[in-house]
Amino acid sequence: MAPREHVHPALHDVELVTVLAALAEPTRLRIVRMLADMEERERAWKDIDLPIARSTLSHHLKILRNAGLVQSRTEGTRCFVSLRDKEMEGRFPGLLECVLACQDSVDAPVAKDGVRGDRAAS
Amino acid sequence: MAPREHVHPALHDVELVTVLAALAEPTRLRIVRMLADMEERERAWKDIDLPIARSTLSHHLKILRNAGLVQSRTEGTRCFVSLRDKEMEGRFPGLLECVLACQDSVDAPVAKDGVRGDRAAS
DNA sequence: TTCGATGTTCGACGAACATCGAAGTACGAC
DNA sequence: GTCGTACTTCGATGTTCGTCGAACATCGAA
Repeated sequence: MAPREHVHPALHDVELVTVLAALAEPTRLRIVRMLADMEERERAWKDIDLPIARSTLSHHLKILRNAGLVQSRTEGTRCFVSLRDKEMEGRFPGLLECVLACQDSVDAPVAKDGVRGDRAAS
Repeated sequence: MAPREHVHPALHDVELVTVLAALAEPTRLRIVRMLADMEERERAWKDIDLPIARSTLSHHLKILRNAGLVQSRTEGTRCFVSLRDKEMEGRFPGLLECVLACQDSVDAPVAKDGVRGDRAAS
């Protein structure tokens, strides 16, 4: 089904646990990182190249969409995916930002300390 | 089995996905919040009062421990749980802080169940 | 030593999840 | 119209997860 238009939740309806669960899966986290690491901030569905079936990709994107993390724009039969980072920043300040900043593995070079100082929750 | 001593992972061995998965469960997130909302930063196992079986609580604490989020100290047959927030800040800067800061939104005031808002566009 | 209290581990269960291929639907092109 | 492309949904399958009660291990006290 080439979707007419996807449904995107209002961010204030999205719960924190939903977002965390969406991010807590390697493939999905990879998709989010991929979307964040682009200048264009928009990626053609077709060009999302991962070693999974297309139906599986569709499934993961739906979960990310329901978590408010990504949005899909339809153009003809194609669709383009992008991060809702600005809105996420409004709803869960700092969350996406620091998840993306976190180097996932031991081999990663240590980021300069004091990266985060912008938010005061103390 | 009252454990002699618990095993805690070195934080640089902990992956981001593990932490997110640990936090992506209501009960566990509640435990983490509970631990964060204390002055003493340490809670007696016995005093963790949740509507779940003790074996389930033990299970959740193990997951939180493996994710590097909490640590358990043994004193005789009792044990005390506390957050590893300082270390987490070093490993995943800002993460725990902003997860704790995030209001889980609509359900914040009263926890009377039944309020499931799927609808958007309020 | 025996007993009681405290947590942990062990099955076991149903629910939820990740995955796939196949079928379906919408659109553009011909 | 028919055909092909693009994505989604369906159905099936195997795995992981949250939950419980029961059994177990460890310690302090009687």
